[in-house]
Amino acid sequence: MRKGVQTIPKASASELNDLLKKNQLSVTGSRKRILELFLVSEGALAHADIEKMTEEKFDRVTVYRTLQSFMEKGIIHTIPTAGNSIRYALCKQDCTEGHHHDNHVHFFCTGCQKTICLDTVTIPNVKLPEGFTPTDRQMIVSGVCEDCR
Amino acid sequence: MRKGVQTIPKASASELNDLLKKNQLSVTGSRKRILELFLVSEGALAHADIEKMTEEKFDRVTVYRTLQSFMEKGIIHTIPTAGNSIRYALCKQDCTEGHHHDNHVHFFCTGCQKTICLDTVTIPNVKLPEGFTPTDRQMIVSGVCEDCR
DNA sequence: GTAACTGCAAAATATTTGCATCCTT
DNA sequence: AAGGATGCAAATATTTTGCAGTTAC
Repeated sequence: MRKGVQTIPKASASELNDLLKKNQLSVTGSRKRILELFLVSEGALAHADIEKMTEEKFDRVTVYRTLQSFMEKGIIHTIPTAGNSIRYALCKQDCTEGHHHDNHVHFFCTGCQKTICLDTVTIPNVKLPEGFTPTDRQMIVSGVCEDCR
Repeated sequence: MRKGVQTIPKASASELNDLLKKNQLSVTGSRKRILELFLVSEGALAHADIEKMTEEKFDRVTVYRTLQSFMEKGIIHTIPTAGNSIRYALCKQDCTEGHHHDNHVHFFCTGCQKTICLDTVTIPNVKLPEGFTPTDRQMIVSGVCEDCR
Protein backbone atom coordinates (compact mmCIF):
# COMPACT_ATOMS: atom_id res chain seq x y z
CA MET A 1 0.00 0.00 0.00
CA ARG A 2 1.18 3.43 -0.80
CA LYS A 3 1.05 6.62 1.13
CA GLY A 4 -1.73 8.91 0.02
CA VAL A 5 -2.52 12.41 1.10
CA GLN A 6 -4.89 11.02 3.69
CA THR A 7 -2.49 8.61 5.32
CA ILE A 8 -0.09 10.98 6.94
CA PRO A 9 2.57 9.12 8.86
CA LYS A 10 4.28 10.96 11.62
CA ALA A 11 7.93 11.82 11.57
CA SER A 12 9.71 11.10 14.81
CA ALA A 13 10.31 14.13 16.97
CA SER A 14 13.96 13.32 17.35
CA GLU A 15 14.42 13.06 13.62
CA LEU A 16 13.09 16.56 13.17
CA ASN A 17 15.17 17.79 16.02
CA ASP A 18 18.36 16.31 14.71
CA LEU A 19 17.85 17.56 11.21
CA LEU A 20 17.33 21.11 12.40
CA LYS A 21 20.24 21.06 14.79
CA LYS A 22 22.52 19.56 12.19
CA ASN A 23 21.81 22.60 10.10
CA GLN A 24 22.36 25.10 12.89
CA LEU A 25 18.75 26.10 13.09
CA SER A 26 17.08 26.57 16.40
CA VAL A 27 14.27 24.14 17.01
CA THR A 28 10.94 25.92 16.94
CA GLY A 29 7.35 24.85 16.50
CA SER A 30 6.88 26.15 13.00
CA ARG A 31 10.14 24.73 11.76
CA LYS A 32 9.38 21.32 13.17
CA ARG A 33 5.88 21.35 11.71
CA ILE A 34 6.92 22.48 8.27
CA LEU A 35 9.90 20.18 8.14
CA GLU A 36 7.61 17.34 9.10
CA LEU A 37 5.35 18.14 6.19
CA PHE A 38 8.28 17.71 3.86
CA LEU A 39 9.36 14.48 5.50
CA VAL A 40 5.97 12.84 5.38
CA SER A 41 4.83 14.04 1.97
CA GLU A 42 6.57 12.31 -0.85
CA GLY A 43 5.89 15.19 -3.17
CA ALA A 44 7.05 18.73 -3.49
CA LEU A 45 5.22 21.49 -1.71
CA ALA A 46 4.34 25.00 -2.74
CA HIS A 47 3.91 27.80 -0.29
CA ALA A 48 0.17 27.54 -0.69
CA ASP A 49 0.19 23.81 0.08
CA ILE A 50 1.94 24.43 3.34
CA GLU A 51 -0.49 27.11 4.36
CA LYS A 52 -3.37 24.76 3.73
CA MET A 53 -1.80 21.82 5.50
CA THR A 54 -0.90 23.73 8.62
CA GLU A 55 -4.48 24.85 9.13
CA GLU A 56 -3.81 28.53 9.57
CA LYS A 57 -1.67 27.90 12.59
CA PHE A 58 1.27 29.94 11.42
CA ASP A 59 1.56 33.38 10.06
CA ARG A 60 2.02 33.55 6.33
CA VAL A 61 5.24 35.44 6.88
CA THR A 62 6.65 32.72 9.08
CA VAL A 63 6.14 30.20 6.32
CA TYR A 64 8.00 32.42 3.87
CA ARG A 65 10.86 32.87 6.28
CA THR A 66 11.02 29.24 7.26
CA LEU A 67 11.21 28.14 3.65
CA GLN A 68 13.93 30.66 3.07
CA SER A 69 15.94 29.37 6.02
CA PHE A 70 15.57 25.80 4.82
CA MET A 71 16.73 26.83 1.39
CA GLU A 72 19.79 28.63 2.72
CA LYS A 73 20.77 25.63 4.79
CA GLY A 74 20.28 23.26 1.92
CA ILE A 75 17.48 21.30 3.57
CA ILE A 76 15.13 21.91 0.68
CA HIS A 77 15.54 22.94 -2.93
CA THR A 78 13.27 24.43 -5.53
CA ILE A 79 11.83 22.46 -8.39
CA PRO A 80 11.21 24.13 -11.72
CA THR A 81 7.57 24.43 -12.67
CA ALA A 82 5.81 25.80 -15.70
CA GLY A 83 3.55 27.98 -13.59
CA ASN A 84 4.42 30.78 -11.26
CA SER A 85 4.35 28.87 -8.03
CA ILE A 86 7.69 27.82 -6.64
CA ARG A 87 7.72 24.25 -5.41
CA TYR A 88 10.10 22.99 -2.77
CA ALA A 89 11.29 19.51 -1.99
CA LEU A 90 13.63 17.91 0.50
CA CYS A 91 17.21 17.51 -0.57
CA LYS A 92 17.89 13.82 -0.37
CA GLN A 93 21.52 13.95 -1.36
CA ASP A 94 24.51 15.70 0.07
CA CYS A 95 23.34 19.22 -0.43
CA THR A 96 25.51 21.75 1.29
CA GLU A 97 24.84 25.37 1.91
CA GLY A 98 24.71 27.07 -1.44
CA HIS A 99 25.36 24.03 -3.54
CA HIS A 100 22.81 21.40 -4.41
CA HIS A 101 23.25 18.01 -5.93
CA ASP A 102 19.80 17.18 -7.04
CA ASN A 103 20.25 15.01 -10.05
CA HIS A 104 17.06 13.00 -10.03
CA VAL A 105 14.02 13.36 -12.23
CA HIS A 106 10.85 14.99 -10.91
CA PHE A 107 7.46 13.72 -11.92
CA PHE A 108 4.45 15.97 -12.08
CA CYS A 109 1.12 14.15 -12.06
CA THR A 110 -1.54 15.86 -14.08
CA GLY A 111 -4.14 13.94 -12.08
CA CYS A 112 -3.39 14.75 -8.45
CA GLN A 113 -1.20 17.72 -9.32
CA LYS A 114 1.55 16.43 -7.07
CA THR A 115 5.23 16.66 -7.85
CA ILE A 116 7.12 13.56 -6.87
CA CYS A 117 10.86 13.08 -6.58
CA LEU A 118 11.91 9.99 -8.51
CA ASP A 119 15.07 9.42 -6.53
CA THR A 120 15.90 6.32 -8.48
CA VAL A 121 15.78 7.96 -11.88
CA THR A 122 18.92 9.87 -12.76
CA ILE A 123 18.86 12.71 -15.24
CA PRO A 124 20.65 11.57 -18.38
CA ASN A 125 23.48 13.54 -19.84
CA VAL A 126 23.04 15.59 -22.99
CA LYS A 127 25.56 16.88 -25.43
CA LEU A 128 25.34 20.65 -25.72
CA PRO A 129 26.31 22.77 -28.71
CA GLU A 130 29.82 24.17 -28.81
CA GLY A 131 30.40 26.94 -26.28
CA PHE A 132 27.83 25.99 -23.67
CA THR A 133 29.17 24.89 -20.31
CA PRO A 134 26.64 23.06 -18.15
CA THR A 135 26.75 23.18 -14.37
CA ASP A 136 23.34 21.84 -13.46
CA ARG A 137 20.51 19.86 -14.98
CA GLN A 138 16.82 19.65 -14.18
CA MET A 139 14.25 17.34 -15.66
CA ILE A 140 10.52 17.23 -15.14
CA VAL A 141 8.39 14.50 -16.60
CA SER A 142 4.67 15.00 -16.43
CA GLY A 143 1.99 12.40 -16.85
CA VAL A 144 -0.08 10.16 -14.65
CA CYS A 145 1.27 8.69 -11.44
CA GLU A 146 0.65 5.22 -10.13
CA ASP A 147 -2.18 6.37 -7.88
CA CYS A 148 -4.10 8.22 -10.55
CA ARG A 149 -4.26 5.63 -13.28
CA MET B 1 28.73 36.87 -34.78
CA ARG B 2 25.87 36.18 -32.53
CA LYS B 3 22.82 38.20 -31.74
CA GLY B 4 23.09 40.01 -28.44
CA VAL B 5 20.50 42.03 -26.62
CA GLN B 6 21.81 45.15 -28.31
CA THR B 7 21.67 43.89 -31.86
CA ILE B 8 17.97 43.65 -32.38
CA PRO B 9 17.15 42.54 -35.89
CA LYS B 10 13.76 43.41 -37.20
CA ALA B 11 11.14 40.84 -38.05
CA SER B 12 9.39 41.47 -41.30
CA ALA B 13 5.99 43.05 -40.94
CA SER B 14 4.40 40.46 -43.18
CA GLU B 15 5.83 37.64 -41.10
CA LEU B 16 4.19 39.02 -37.97
CA ASN B 17 1.00 39.61 -39.85
CA ASP B 18 0.83 36.13 -41.25
CA LEU B 19 1.61 34.47 -37.96
CA LEU B 20 -1.15 36.33 -36.19
CA LYS B 21 -3.69 35.76 -38.92
CA LYS B 22 -2.83 32.11 -39.14
CA ASN B 23 -3.81 31.85 -35.51
CA GLN B 24 -7.05 33.75 -35.90
CA LEU B 25 -5.86 36.73 -33.95
CA SER B 26 -6.60 40.24 -35.10
CA VAL B 27 -3.51 42.19 -35.98
CA THR B 28 -2.93 44.94 -33.46
CA GLY B 29 0.01 47.06 -32.43
CA SER B 30 0.72 45.37 -29.14
CA ARG B 31 0.45 41.88 -30.56
CA LYS B 32 2.80 42.68 -33.40
CA ARG B 33 5.29 44.31 -31.08
CA ILE B 34 5.27 41.52 -28.52
CA LEU B 35 5.35 38.80 -31.13
CA GLU B 36 8.29 40.55 -32.72
CA LEU B 37 10.13 40.46 -29.41
CA PHE B 38 9.77 36.71 -29.34
CA LEU B 39 10.87 36.36 -32.95
CA VAL B 40 13.99 38.44 -32.61
CA SER B 41 15.11 37.30 -29.17
CA GLU B 42 16.56 33.86 -29.17
CA GLY B 43 15.75 33.43 -25.51
CA ALA B 44 12.65 33.05 -23.46
CA LEU B 45 10.93 36.10 -22.09
CA ALA B 46 9.29 36.76 -18.77
CA HIS B 47 6.48 39.21 -18.37
CA ALA B 48 8.91 41.66 -16.80
CA ASP B 49 11.31 41.40 -19.73
CA ILE B 50 8.58 42.35 -22.11
CA GLU B 51 7.57 45.34 -20.08
CA LYS B 52 11.14 46.58 -20.05
CA MET B 53 11.71 46.00 -23.74
CA THR B 54 8.56 47.76 -24.84
CA GLU B 55 9.54 50.95 -23.00
CA GLU B 56 6.30 51.46 -21.15
CA LYS B 57 4.39 51.72 -24.36
CA PHE B 58 1.73 49.21 -23.42
CA ASP B 59 -0.42 48.81 -20.42
CA ARG B 60 0.68 46.07 -18.09
CA VAL B 61 -2.69 44.44 -18.49
CA THR B 62 -2.37 44.33 -22.24
CA VAL B 63 0.85 42.38 -21.90
CA TYR B 64 -0.85 39.87 -19.62
CA ARG B 65 -3.72 39.42 -22.01
CA THR B 66 -1.53 39.24 -25.07
CA LEU B 67 0.61 36.52 -23.54
CA GLN B 68 -2.51 34.64 -22.58
CA SER B 69 -3.85 34.83 -26.12
CA PHE B 70 -0.56 33.62 -27.55
CA MET B 71 -0.60 30.74 -25.10
CA GLU B 72 -4.11 29.73 -26.01
CA LYS B 73 -3.31 29.76 -29.70
CA GLY B 74 -0.15 27.78 -29.19
CA ILE B 75 2.16 30.50 -30.45
CA ILE B 76 4.20 30.46 -27.26
CA HIS B 77 4.67 28.01 -24.41
CA THR B 78 5.88 28.29 -20.86
CA ILE B 79 9.27 27.08 -19.74
CA PRO B 80 9.72 25.69 -16.26
CA THR B 81 11.87 27.80 -13.99
CA ALA B 82 13.02 27.40 -10.44
CA GLY B 83 11.86 30.86 -9.51
CA ASN B 84 8.43 32.36 -9.50
CA SER B 85 8.59 34.08 -12.83
CA ILE B 86 6.94 32.34 -15.73
CA ARG B 87 9.03 32.40 -18.86
CA TYR B 88 7.58 32.11 -22.33
CA ALA B 89 9.15 31.07 -25.59
CA LEU B 90 8.03 30.66 -29.16
CA CYS B 91 6.78 27.26 -30.16
CA LYS B 92 9.03 26.17 -32.96
CA GLN B 93 7.40 22.85 -33.68
CA ASP B 94 3.91 21.87 -34.63
CA CYS B 95 2.15 23.12 -31.56
CA THR B 96 -1.56 23.13 -31.88
CA GLU B 97 -4.09 24.74 -29.67
CA GLY B 98 -3.92 22.97 -26.35
CA HIS B 99 -1.20 20.55 -27.24
CA HIS B 100 2.46 21.36 -27.37
CA HIS B 101 5.35 19.39 -28.77
CA ASP B 102 8.30 21.09 -27.26
CA ASN B 103 10.88 18.40 -26.90
CA HIS B 104 14.07 20.40 -26.94
CA VAL B 105 16.34 21.27 -24.06
CA HIS B 106 16.32 24.76 -22.59
CA PHE B 107 19.50 26.37 -21.40
CA PHE B 108 19.55 28.92 -18.62
CA CYS B 109 22.68 31.04 -18.47
CA THR B 110 23.68 32.03 -14.98
CA GLY B 111 25.69 34.87 -16.47
CA CYS B 112 23.23 36.82 -18.59
CA GLN B 113 20.19 35.20 -16.99
CA LYS B 114 18.76 34.37 -20.38
CA THR B 115 16.91 31.20 -21.22
CA ILE B 116 17.77 29.86 -24.64
CA CYS B 117 15.98 27.20 -26.64
CA LEU B 118 18.48 24.60 -27.82
CA ASP B 119 16.39 23.45 -30.73
CA THR B 120 19.02 20.99 -31.83
CA VAL B 121 19.23 19.18 -28.51
CA THR B 122 16.49 16.66 -27.95
CA ILE B 123 15.41 15.64 -24.49
CA PRO B 124 16.55 12.06 -23.91
CA ASN B 125 14.15 9.39 -22.84
CA VAL B 126 14.15 8.06 -19.29
CA LYS B 127 12.81 4.86 -17.89
CA LEU B 128 10.26 5.56 -15.18
CA PRO B 129 9.37 3.29 -12.26
CA GLU B 130 6.48 0.89 -12.69
CA GLY B 131 3.12 2.63 -12.76
CA PHE B 132 4.16 6.03 -14.04
CA THR B 133 2.89 7.02 -17.46
CA PRO B 134 4.72 9.94 -19.03
CA THR B 135 3.08 12.34 -21.44
CA ASP B 136 5.53 15.19 -21.52
CA ARG B 137 9.14 15.92 -20.69
CA GLN B 138 10.97 19.12 -19.85
CA MET B 139 14.67 19.61 -19.35
CA ILE B 140 16.56 22.68 -18.28
CA VAL B 141 20.31 22.81 -18.24
CA SER B 142 21.89 25.76 -16.52
CA GLY B 143 25.42 26.97 -16.85
CA VAL B 144 27.31 29.49 -18.90
CA CYS B 145 26.38 30.30 -22.47
CA GLU B 146 28.77 30.95 -25.30
CA ASP B 147 28.55 34.71 -24.88
CA CYS B 148 29.29 34.75 -21.18
CA ARG B 149 32.38 32.61 -21.05
C1' DG C 1 20.71 37.23 29.09
C1' DT C 2 21.25 37.37 24.28
C1' DA C 3 20.40 36.27 19.85
C1' DA C 4 17.21 34.56 17.04
C1' DC C 5 12.30 33.58 15.75
C1' DT C 6 7.49 34.94 15.43
C1' DG C 7 3.34 37.61 14.56
C1' DC C 8 1.21 41.78 13.34
C1' DA C 9 0.90 45.81 10.50
C1' DA C 10 1.97 47.80 6.46
C1' DA C 11 4.45 48.47 2.25
C1' DA C 12 5.71 46.85 -2.20
C1' DT C 13 4.78 43.92 -6.05
C1' DA C 14 2.20 41.06 -9.07
C1' DT C 15 -2.11 39.50 -11.19
C1' DT C 16 -7.05 39.69 -12.28
C1' DT C 17 -11.47 41.86 -13.37
C1' DG C 18 -15.00 45.37 -14.97
C1' DC C 19 -16.11 48.71 -17.96
C1' DA C 20 -15.98 52.45 -21.29
C1' DT C 21 -13.57 53.58 -25.47
C1' DC C 22 -11.08 52.60 -29.57
C1' DC C 23 -9.52 49.73 -33.33
C1' DT C 24 -9.71 45.74 -36.63
C1' DT C 25 -12.20 43.38 -39.88
C1' DA D 1 -21.49 48.21 -37.88
C1' DA D 2 -20.00 44.48 -34.68
C1' DG D 3 -16.85 42.13 -32.13
C1' DG D 4 -12.83 42.16 -30.14
C1' DA D 5 -8.71 44.66 -28.07
C1' DT D 6 -7.01 48.25 -25.23
C1' DG D 7 -6.38 51.36 -21.26
C1' DC D 8 -7.73 52.88 -16.95
C1' DA D 9 -9.34 52.13 -12.31
C1' DA D 10 -9.78 49.14 -8.84
C1' DA D 11 -10.06 44.69 -6.64
C1' DT D 12 -7.17 40.53 -5.32
C1' DA D 13 -3.32 38.04 -4.42
C1' DT D 14 1.48 37.49 -3.40
C1' DT D 15 5.84 38.67 -1.32
C1' DT D 16 8.81 41.68 1.43
C1' DT D 17 10.06 44.65 5.32
C1' DG D 18 10.05 46.84 10.06
C1' DC D 19 9.36 46.37 14.60
C1' DA D 20 7.93 44.87 19.16
C1' DG D 21 7.07 40.89 21.86
C1' DT D 22 8.39 36.02 22.64
C1' DT D 23 11.17 31.88 22.67
C1' DA D 24 15.32 28.87 22.25
C1' DC D 25 19.71 28.06 23.96
